Amino acid sequence: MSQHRHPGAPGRAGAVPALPDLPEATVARLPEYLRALHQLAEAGHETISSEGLATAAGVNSAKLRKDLSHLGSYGTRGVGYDVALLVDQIEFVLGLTQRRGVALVGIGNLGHALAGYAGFASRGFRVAALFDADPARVGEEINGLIVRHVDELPRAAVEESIAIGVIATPAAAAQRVADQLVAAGVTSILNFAPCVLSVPEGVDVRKVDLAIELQILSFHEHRKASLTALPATGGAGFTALPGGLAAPGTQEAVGT
Amino acid sequence: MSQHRHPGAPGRAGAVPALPDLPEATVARLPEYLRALHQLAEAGHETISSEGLATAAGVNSAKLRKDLSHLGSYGTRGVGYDVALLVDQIEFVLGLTQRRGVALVGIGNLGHALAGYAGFASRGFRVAALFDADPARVGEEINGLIVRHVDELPRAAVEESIAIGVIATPAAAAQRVADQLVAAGVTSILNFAPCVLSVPEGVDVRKVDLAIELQILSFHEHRKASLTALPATGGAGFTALPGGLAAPGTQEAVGT
DNA sequence: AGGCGCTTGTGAAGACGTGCACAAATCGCG
DNA sequence: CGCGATTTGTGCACGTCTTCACAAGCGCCT
Repeated sequence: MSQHRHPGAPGRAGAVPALPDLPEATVARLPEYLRALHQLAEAGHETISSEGLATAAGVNSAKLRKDLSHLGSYGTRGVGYDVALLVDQIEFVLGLTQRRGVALVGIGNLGHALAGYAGFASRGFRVAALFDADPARVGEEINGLIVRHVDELPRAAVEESIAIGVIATPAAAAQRVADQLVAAGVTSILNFAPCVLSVPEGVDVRKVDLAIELQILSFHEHRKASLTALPATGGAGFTALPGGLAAPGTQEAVGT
Repeated sequence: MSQHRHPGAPGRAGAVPALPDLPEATVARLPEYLRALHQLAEAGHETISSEGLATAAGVNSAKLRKDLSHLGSYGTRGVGYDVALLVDQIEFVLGLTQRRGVALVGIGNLGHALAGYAGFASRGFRVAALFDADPARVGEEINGLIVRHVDELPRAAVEESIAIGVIATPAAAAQRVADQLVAAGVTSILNFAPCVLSVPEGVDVRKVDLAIELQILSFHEHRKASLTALPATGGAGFTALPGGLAAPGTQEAVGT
């Protein structure tokens, strides 16, 4: 399956550890494992079992083991995983050993918040440039960065070696911005605008739509309501009431 | 995922469009179809083919037809789907016929932006209350709403009949807020804090982690880089360069 | 050294999601 | 009225993801 690194020196110095191509589902979970590992490391754990890490990451332990097995064998039977080692390994696989530069386009309501979001900096990214098409916003300083006009994007992208672009514009402007990003050499885009982007092959797009998340929750609310309405003999079956605090059950993740 | 799987699906009372239990993957796409439909309606279309709608929503037409077939048969062969009818149908299934109240907890950087995000109001939701634990922020007015102290959550939740809570606090506070939301009767939570929440059965949680999205993109960047480094005989590697604008290819969605 | 308990890594089976390809249904037109 | 063009709805095969269950490996204790 995977070409195990030689057990002797885990230092991956030598041969380029050609990335195994991981299942997408696994890739999507690795960041969650990484977050959990950092948290565990801070709590003083030097090793952690798959069970413990799975709990911290909110997944099933078998799934976690299979995910990690795709990266190679970095656990010790009878003991667990070395936290520090695993952190390094996952960060390497995710390409976080270099701090990637991110360009943020659209400094409106949301863009403002993203520009100031500390979570990016603390998790491997550097917000390197801010852009907006509105001259009224150009020149504003946020977090030590000056908002530049979007036409300067190509130049700035090269100067700052930007590989990832974040689109936080209104939907109407998003496709144009995407084209500009691609033209400037950006090959990964995170799109917050509620619209479909068309990009050339080789460019990756991920979309985050806040309203969609709420709508999915709304569906489940609707279903829950219609379920408690029918089988429960009482009419307006309102079950939820205070009383006790969250008897911590297992996380009930909705969808993926 | 949802463990509510009644095998025999007790014959649901006939004619009423009682909710069929849709596959989660379908539920996650319905909002996207809805957005595309609104866009098409605005453009004047009265009917739309599966092919057209699929393109507008960025999916494959067979998948779209199968998704819609789960809601019942609302298309006409040889013609397509009636846009207005389909909008109504999807809005009903998603439970958007009633405008759901949303409580937003954590009025920091991100919370501020969410409180002012027009997309919520325009897509079926009403941000009904804002909360924060920091007394310094209590009293601030955003978009016509006053920030209240989080301790008032139970009372406000009932008054405003809140069913959905949005957590935009730091990770350290998120679990406590989730407990408070649950205690106040909230049964759906959208969590922006980078941590795992533990909630009782019957409460649905969806998570949005902005840094994770970037990390997934980073992985693909890393992989693309390591691929063009190895096999490319001669500089076949770097395709992307200015000159031409994005030859619009198909959307290359990464993961889900 | 040997045995015992614990934990990883993985084969196999099942659930789920996707996409093709085509029969069935509908409309418009001659 | 019949025919052809069009488009839906779906059976089927395939690939991906999840989960179980267990052998193999490791450390510790006696």
